[in-house]
Amino acid sequence: MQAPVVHDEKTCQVREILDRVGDKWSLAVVNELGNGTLRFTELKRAIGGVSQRMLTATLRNLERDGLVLRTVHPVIPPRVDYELSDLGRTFLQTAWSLMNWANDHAADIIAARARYDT
Amino acid sequence: MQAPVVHDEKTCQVREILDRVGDKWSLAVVNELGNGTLRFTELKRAIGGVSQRMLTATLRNLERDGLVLRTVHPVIPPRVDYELSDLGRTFLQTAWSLMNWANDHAADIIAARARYDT
DNA sequence: CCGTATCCATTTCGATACTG
DNA sequence: CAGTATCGAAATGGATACGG
Repeated sequence: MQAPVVHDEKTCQVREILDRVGDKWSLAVVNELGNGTLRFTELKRAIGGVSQRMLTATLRNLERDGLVLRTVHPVIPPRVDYELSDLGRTFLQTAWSLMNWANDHAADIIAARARYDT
Repeated sequence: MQAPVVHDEKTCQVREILDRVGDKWSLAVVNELGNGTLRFTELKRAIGGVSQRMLTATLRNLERDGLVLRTVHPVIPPRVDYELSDLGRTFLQTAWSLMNWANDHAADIIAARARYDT
């Protein structure tokens, strides 16, 4: 007799991954790094509206998940480069199609909300 | 002279949309409804691991955003059907490619995390 | 059956101050 | 420059109870 499996293990993993890499700032970071290597401050400015705290946390997670490579140059002042890993680049196409979808249908969605709120 | 625009309006909208439709339960719902119409309880069972509260909230948001159609049948006991709208179906391909990516690279990511945590 | 309402613990996140 | 540390407000989400 087996203890009941409440929900599929793999499915749960996939959901957790989607929640991480699919979040607002992760997508923004991957998008920016899709154009090439950037430093912390360049990323922050390029994305816009992200706090230092959130950008740091997002980059740490992406690095931990193997999507982003972090290179520290031992100079003063410090210089840290961020770039997509091979794994990160496999995500680019998907990320872009997601962002394109949102961009293409933003007006529809805003309109749908206005209708619903009436 | 113009007040400085902190961050692009449209970009911000797109991010907000991505955060909504790209979240864990929204993707799960869209995925399930991709196979056809389902009732509330069927959805809940099909997804697994989602609380009634979260499923309700997720469905409301998707309905409000115009991705999901909700049909109430005035019978006792109540019967409510959920299905994708045309807009919702335009999202299916993207959602699936996202889920496939996560599924295909889950092992890589888990491995990367294990390496990082050492 | 399909919700809503309430409570409560946990998490999230911006702001701020500080460091090598 | 590129962070870390800390604080407090706000949002999130599970559990539970209740209603049409």
